[in-house]
Amino acid sequence: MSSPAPLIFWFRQDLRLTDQPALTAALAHAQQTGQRVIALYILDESKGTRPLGGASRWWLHHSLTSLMQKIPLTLRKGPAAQVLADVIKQSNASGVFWSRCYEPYAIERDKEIKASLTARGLLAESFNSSLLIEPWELKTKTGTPYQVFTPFWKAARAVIDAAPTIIKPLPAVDPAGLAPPLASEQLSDWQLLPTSPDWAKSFTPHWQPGEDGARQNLIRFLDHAIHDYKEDRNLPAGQHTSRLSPHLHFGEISPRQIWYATQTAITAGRVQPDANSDQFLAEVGWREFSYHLLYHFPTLPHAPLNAKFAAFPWLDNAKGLRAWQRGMTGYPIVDAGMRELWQTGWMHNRVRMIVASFLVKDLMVPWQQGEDWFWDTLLDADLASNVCSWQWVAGCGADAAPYFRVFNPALQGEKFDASGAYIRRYVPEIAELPDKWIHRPFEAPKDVLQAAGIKLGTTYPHPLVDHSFARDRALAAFAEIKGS
DNA sequence: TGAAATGTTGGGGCG
DNA sequence: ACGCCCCAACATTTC
Repeated sequence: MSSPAPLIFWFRQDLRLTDQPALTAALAHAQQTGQRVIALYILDESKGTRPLGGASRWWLHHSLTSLMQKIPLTLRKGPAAQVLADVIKQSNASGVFWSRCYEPYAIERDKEIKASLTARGLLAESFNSSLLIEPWELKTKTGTPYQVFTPFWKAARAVIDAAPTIIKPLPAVDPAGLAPPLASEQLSDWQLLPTSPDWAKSFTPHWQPGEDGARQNLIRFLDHAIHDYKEDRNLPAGQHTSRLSPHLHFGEISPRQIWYATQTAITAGRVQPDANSDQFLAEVGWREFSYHLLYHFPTLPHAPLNAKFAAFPWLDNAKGLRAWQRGMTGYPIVDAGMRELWQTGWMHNRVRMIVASFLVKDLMVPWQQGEDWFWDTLLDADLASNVCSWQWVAGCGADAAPYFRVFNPALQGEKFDASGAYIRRYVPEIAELPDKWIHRPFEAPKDVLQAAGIKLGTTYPHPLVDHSFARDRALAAFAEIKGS
């Protein structure tokens, strides 16, 4: 007699076992019917998807490794629909459970998969695992999607505060209900890790991919940095942020867990319910807002939300783009940020705004090219957040920074890295400059440069462009499209 | 989740 | 003593 048909749980951007509604439901359903659950991860880089960036591949490798230490996991590579069909055939499975993704191509693919499974009489169930509120659940009074953060967040908080149970995380699943893996591909065969050169070696001390690392970052943040978060989150030199972004992207932790842990710390008196905790929750809110926007405006990854920007006179500036990517623009705060990104797979958010403003406004490079670079190099590369943030900086997005709001890199550096500690860490060739000149070596007197062992144009680049000139140029370009 | 230009005010130097 | 000017310091406007 054959054993009952198993269910398949399809892991995607939800690589965790706690607060896992889809897996919890699959296991509960299986238990009732005497089934077991096959845990499956599919590496789907087929046409139509956006292939993972290099940094994301590194993270995925380690996150899957961490998950496989806890549960049996079957690995397969290929177009998801085809892989699922194969696995269903092999295992005689009676259904598939998964957590929703919201990238336009994922929505389209998953819809087809669901329809096809259902048509064949199989169970196909999807769940919300990664958002506090589904993108279609919030609408303005006139029934349109929100395009401004503040009212969006006000409405979202009202929903959350009125129904505290929606942020109550589920307990960890019991892996006993999981089936042994089917014939699985080897993770090492996927070659997710870089070799020759191993440019990810320097990532290791900064990150612990997987559910345990995510929890540790959250606990550490709630114990320390949250107390002065509102102001200190702007300082890139210290550890003033949660560093949860890659964990969130891969679903190693859910926003519900973050929210609940914060509320619990407040109730216990370990955290004050003040502007600092509100600011932290609002940052979670920006992620929700990005998903809301991406869902309702699926062209966002390619096209400016503000149609006027279609006519913006971007420059074909390959040389500038390359210097920016390598952290060789001659503006210390920009170069420090780009090198932090390269070395650690992450960049402080204040600095992300500065480098993005520099690329888009000072160099007039199309924001899509910056978005591409971030997609490839960020461990937390996330379509919704990345695209919305780039459009925000470029001035063409929702609730965007006005185009004429141009960051002055030297002033931003002086304001948020007054002691130059961040610059000296990532741009060591100018470390000997005194604080007064560390953010503007191009204005330092000759003898100061010499004493610091700097020869501009040799040991550190001249500025790629003069900021004051670039600012005027950007404003003129903006004026061109303003009336269009 | 700006910066620069322009306007206003008031203290102090100085004839 | 008074008016004039300079210029921080701060506020407002503009991009």
